[in-house]
Amino acid sequence: MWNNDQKKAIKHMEGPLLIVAGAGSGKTKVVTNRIAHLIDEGIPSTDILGLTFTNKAAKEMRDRVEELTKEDVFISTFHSLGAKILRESIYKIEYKTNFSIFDEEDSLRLLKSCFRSLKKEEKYLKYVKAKISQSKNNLISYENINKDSLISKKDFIFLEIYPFYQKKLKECNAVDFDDLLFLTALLLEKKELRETYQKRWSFILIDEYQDTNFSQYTMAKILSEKHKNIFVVGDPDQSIYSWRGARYENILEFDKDFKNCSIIKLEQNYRSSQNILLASNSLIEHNQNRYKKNLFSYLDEGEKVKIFIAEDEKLECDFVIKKILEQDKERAIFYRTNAQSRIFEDILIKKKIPYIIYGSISFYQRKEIKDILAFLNLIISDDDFISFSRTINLPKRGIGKTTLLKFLELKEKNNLSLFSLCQKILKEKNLIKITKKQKESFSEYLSLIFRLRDFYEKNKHIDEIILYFLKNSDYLDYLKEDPDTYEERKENIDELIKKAATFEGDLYKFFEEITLLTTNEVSEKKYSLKLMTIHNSKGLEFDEVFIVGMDEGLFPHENCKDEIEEERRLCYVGMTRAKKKLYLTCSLKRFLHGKERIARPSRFLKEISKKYVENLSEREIRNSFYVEDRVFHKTFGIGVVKRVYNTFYGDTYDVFFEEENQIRSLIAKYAKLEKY
DNA sequence: ATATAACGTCTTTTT
DNA sequence: GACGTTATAT
Ligand SMILES: Nc1ncnc2c1ncn2[C@@H]1O[C@H](COP(=O)(O)OP(=O)(O)OP(=O)(O)O)[C@@H](O)[C@H]1O
Repeated sequence: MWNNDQKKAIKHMEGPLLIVAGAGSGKTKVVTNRIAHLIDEGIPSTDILGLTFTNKAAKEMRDRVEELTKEDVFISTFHSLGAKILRESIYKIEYKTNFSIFDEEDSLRLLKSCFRSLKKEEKYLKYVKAKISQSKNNLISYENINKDSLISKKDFIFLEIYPFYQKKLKECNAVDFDDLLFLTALLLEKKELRETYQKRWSFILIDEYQDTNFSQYTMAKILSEKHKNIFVVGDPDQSIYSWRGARYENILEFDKDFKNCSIIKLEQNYRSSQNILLASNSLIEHNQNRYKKNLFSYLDEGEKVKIFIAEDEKLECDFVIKKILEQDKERAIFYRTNAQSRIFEDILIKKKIPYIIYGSISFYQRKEIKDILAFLNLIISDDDFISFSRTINLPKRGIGKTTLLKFLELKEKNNLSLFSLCQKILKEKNLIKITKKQKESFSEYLSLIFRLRDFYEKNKHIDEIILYFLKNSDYLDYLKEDPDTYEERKENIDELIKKAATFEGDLYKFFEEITLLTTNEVSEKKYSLKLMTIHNSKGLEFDEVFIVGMDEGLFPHENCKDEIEEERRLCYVGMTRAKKKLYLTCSLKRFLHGKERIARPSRFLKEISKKYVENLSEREIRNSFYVEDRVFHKTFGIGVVKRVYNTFYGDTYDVFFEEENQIRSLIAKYAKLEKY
């Protein structure tokens, strides 16, 4: 059943191998089976390292390998691998090995407090955050920044904040997501460690290689430098993470890094019907910057790709739901942005159709969960300002921004740990200006933390610590203040307790797992309908796929105008997930910033070759104006489109201008008409 | 100095 | 339509 190229890849033993292959050609399947083959050939499973980009992909591969071989192979994300290496060796760069991992929210809070401490304008927060992340992804530490190119005001702020932020992270005994790669790569550059880890895994396999960024690339390169048994698979057309530093060039330059590598191409698609595959190919061919591929399928022709142009969002949604109700199948709805899931959720709940959402806010990012974890974190950490500032005012104790800032300044001056300072404040009088009430509740808070610590000394069962916390604090009462959400939050807390009760490992491990695990497999039951962003759909496949919200401006997204090819790749990824049926929908009106606005079909709909498409709506697939659209022209004023037709010059409109009371013919390319 | 209510603002995508 | 910021009351 394998084709020859697949066979060659699976049987490959030593030396570097690159597989470049299109969607649905069996890349992931080949990686999995090659691992099984290595084990069959007598390679110890502990010598093998498999790397993926999402926890879900890692778990899936682990499960499939276990099915095939009954062995437990270390398959993880780059980030989890980083966490593992850092736990063992981070002390070499003066961190403690029991560090905690800050998620996106925590690091943003910390960065914000850095801005406040250094009195910087917070409007640059986002810029600096991106800049720090970018630097770490490119393995540039704050000592090594090339200052010459940084001349703007926001860059000066970045220059000041980056080292400060890094120092504060260390003070909190924490690393952020980017550090998991950045610090790991730095560690691996140290000779003695490098040699240790190079011996640890003698066969390395990487899936979705087109999405490696520089730090991941460096990790992979160093780890396999000695034995050169590196096996990577990827598809440049599916590179969709350039915004977080991914370079698909890594795949094209693989043969430079690993001389004499073997290269295998897989060109047969085993997933999609002819129509779906050819439609997808016809779209991706619009990318200029790309190597041509010859991807084919022997599967049935199947149905044409269905395009539906709805008059408004509600009708778009109704269309999808109606199709879903027709029969029970393995289905998914994809969208460009998380916010788009809302309308669908509303209807699905109303119609009692079971569904599951991937991504967006994961279980562990919910407020109530993070609050409790922050309290627990204070048991084992003495200087985590983020957990402290998160919990100090829960429930409200009248300690806000200003007091916290003063607190921080005092801490800086006295060079004390957080809790030493707390005790000092309670003992000595006029250290800090606080009211009697504030002081009382502050003391209450501290005593809660110390009681938790005492309890932890005697009892390390995480579920029991949480129960003890709930019993001894007013946290639940605080949640009851919002009765609408209380029930749900309480249920989530119960879920957390359940998780804690069955968890094997200490509190540190518990935190690590929870921070790195963004998806909660808790609810992974047999839901046939799945909702997710297209980014989240990578690597998956479904019988029927709906890609919704295909409006110009939403997909391709307004903010990605200069990354149009990546948007197109994203669309390609989404389309190629479908096995049997593919629906692409858009709406002519869309709610944006609280107002309903006119929207137009995405250019991608137009770019797909008509041969493979069936339009289910009355409307033509056009991403310009329709008859009766109101438009604005800067000389002629406001008008109404009366006729749309094609001339030698392309799309042409007859527009009736109110002011002049006459019709003018305008050529789309030249007349700069705007929607009005 | 904090808590709350009203106001204005701008939305990508993830580990 | 969520979010953060600012004005106002406490
Ligand atoms: N030789 C084969 N015979 C039959 N089915 C196959 C064969 N190879 C792969 N497949 C099937 O094709 C589908 C796609 O495989 P897989 O997910 O591994 O592809 P992929 O290249 O990783 O896809 P993508 O890059 O689009 O995520 C799977 O359902 C797989 O079982």
